[in-house]
Amino acid sequence: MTELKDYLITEKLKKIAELQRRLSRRIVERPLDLSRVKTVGAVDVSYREDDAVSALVICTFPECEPIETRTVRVRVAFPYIPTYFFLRETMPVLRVVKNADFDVLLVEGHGRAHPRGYGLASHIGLILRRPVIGVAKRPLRGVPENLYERVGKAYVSVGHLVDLRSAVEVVKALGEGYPKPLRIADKLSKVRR
DNA sequence: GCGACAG
DNA sequence: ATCTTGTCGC
Repeated sequence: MTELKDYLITEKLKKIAELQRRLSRRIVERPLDLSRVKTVGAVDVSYREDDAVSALVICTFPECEPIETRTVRVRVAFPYIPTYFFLRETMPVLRVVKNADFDVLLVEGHGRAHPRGYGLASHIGLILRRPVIGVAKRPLRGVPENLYERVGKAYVSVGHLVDLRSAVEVVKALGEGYPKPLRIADKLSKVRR
């Protein structure tokens, strides 16, 4: 019985993997004019059982002074499966960034630095049609090294509407260790948990 | 059976 | 990510 279930899940994931490969071709990589970036948003999500608490922090750029924060609690429907992370966090992220204003968004997770070139950060960028940068604490196994760059303790990759060079410039401007806006969002999401 | 990978 | 005591290191 559980074998049938596992089989169906495997088949479904194959379809989703194909979707990721198809959508990855729509990702746009281009330089971002940093002189026109005035604000940067950062999202992170924490959990309490099946409730996700997503936090958004919007800071000035490059000073990184917080000018707005929000949190929202969302029921999550998917488990965490490596390389299918976007299934779990897309909804929480979209809910908290809805109607928010920022010039570029930092998402906790990979963008193109993914086996199929399409992680959470790319998915969010494609949906929002705004510049998004993927930032993760560790690289995913088997991903070509040219798809990401380490900046301090962060692994940066293209989400959408930005190229790797610009993405790296943005993250470098946000502090030494891990990008400050993401650290704030992480803390906030956990406090609201 | 082995190996193990965003959060 | 989250669960969790003490413990190693900057």
